[in-house]
Amino acid sequence: MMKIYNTFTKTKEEFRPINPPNVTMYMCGPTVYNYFHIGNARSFVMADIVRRYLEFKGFNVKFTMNITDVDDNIIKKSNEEKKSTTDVAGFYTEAFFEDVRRLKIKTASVYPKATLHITEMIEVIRELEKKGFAYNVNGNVFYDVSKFSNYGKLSGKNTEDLESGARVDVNEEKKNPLDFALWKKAKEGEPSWDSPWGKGRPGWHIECSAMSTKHLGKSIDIHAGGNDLIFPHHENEIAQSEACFEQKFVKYWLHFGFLNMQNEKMSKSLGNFFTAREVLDKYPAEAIRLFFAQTNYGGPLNFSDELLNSAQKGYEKILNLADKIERGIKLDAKSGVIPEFDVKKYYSDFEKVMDDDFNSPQAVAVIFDFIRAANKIIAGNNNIDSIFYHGLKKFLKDTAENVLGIIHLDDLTNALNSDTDNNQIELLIKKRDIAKKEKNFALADQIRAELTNLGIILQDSKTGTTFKKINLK
RNA sequence: GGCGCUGUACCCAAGUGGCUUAAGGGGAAGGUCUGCAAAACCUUUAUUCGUCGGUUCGAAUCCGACCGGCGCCUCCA
Repeated sequence: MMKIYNTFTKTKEEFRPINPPNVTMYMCGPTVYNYFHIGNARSFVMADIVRRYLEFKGFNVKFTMNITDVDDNIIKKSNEEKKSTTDVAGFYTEAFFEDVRRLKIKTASVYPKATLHITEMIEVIRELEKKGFAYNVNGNVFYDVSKFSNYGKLSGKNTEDLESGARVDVNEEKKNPLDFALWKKAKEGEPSWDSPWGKGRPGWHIECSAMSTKHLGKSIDIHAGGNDLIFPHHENEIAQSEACFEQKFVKYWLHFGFLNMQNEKMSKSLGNFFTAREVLDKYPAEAIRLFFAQTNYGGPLNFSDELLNSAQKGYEKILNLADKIERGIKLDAKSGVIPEFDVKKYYSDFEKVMDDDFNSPQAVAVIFDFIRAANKIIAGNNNIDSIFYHGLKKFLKDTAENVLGIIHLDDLTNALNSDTDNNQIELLIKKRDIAKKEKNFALADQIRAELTNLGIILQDSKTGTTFKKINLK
């Protein structure tokens, strides 16, 4: 039985999708006015792990991530850079896809763009207006929060408290300070579209209601995003969708904790962030993903080089085993010994912990338990049959690679097999072996040092010398 | 002010009533192997879970108070 923590009910619930084996999942994506930062990356990666685990469980997941390509920040940026909003959005959309690819996040089923769904948004707003949930003031259309009785249920707020909060914007046109914009009247020089209320552009929240419905249906299984979207964004989405379509919008709400810098939320407005691409230039994606996966998705997580380095060491530990597995397979020893090894147990442990609200830290622990056990067997046996290595590889592929994305075995295979300089390395190793036999250790060490400088680490063992490459990306 | 999260070893972190006198990663120390390394393997590194009380046969886990850190209530993953 799979359990999932639902922000709406604040409890872990059994996961039962509306239409099994299909699962509909919507994740709030980027507003494309800048490169996304490593804190955003945490949410994207953890959503990716959730999606991949659902697929591991045999669900057919339709995963949608929106791209907000019209909003205040994009307009601001386009003015600053003296470019069109289309150019700004286009540029950062491409950058987004590039970073997602580098983070080895699986491509979504659809990436709907706000500007391509204006018609759908207008339809939802018209319906809301017809039903009395929206009002038009001089071309600005607002949602009337007082008409929606469940307002505040997701975020645990009540309208009285919110109204008494001093920080809500005072806007003369709104009936109530909590009301939010569905449609914004066009200002000079801003991108705009024709609508029943005149030229304008959509408010922020309406795109998710419209696009989620269009691509996934009126009721969806999972809606995910960062903690900071609970209020007001997701609250407003519920108000819009449920008022418009008169059915439950989302069955399970999933929210991700923040990535902190020295215990402070990393955010664009505070300026205390690193872009995902900066971090990807320093660490392999697998190490970054391992760093994220080692903590529960819902809580806070501090970011620092020290912590990333420690994750990278962990990743290298996985690589070391993977490397041995590749070599074992390459040797292809038939009719060698087949050691006792209960791979099934690791599968069931992995599944058990991931079933419990995607407990990736424990899943990682299972992987490392597996690694220790496998290493022990490899160290203790000569002439192991290649069938054993194939079993190990399959497990790592199914769990560490396909679900967590903390290793990519094919990259390793390719590096091992297709690199043209491998022959030269082998030649140097032979030279060094001869030097060692002649007790010419000075020469042997010199050869090793040269290779080390090239990122090639030699490993002597009873069966001969092997090498591995570091900084494999 | 309202709502919510959080405090576990040197660092990160899981565990939320008995299976745990606390997983996993990093770090550190000793050992096996080795010409020396590296990797791997073995051993050690929290009788203790912010503090003080309480409930219970039994608590890191439940309750209360207190202390500390953070977030949301305004754009933000």
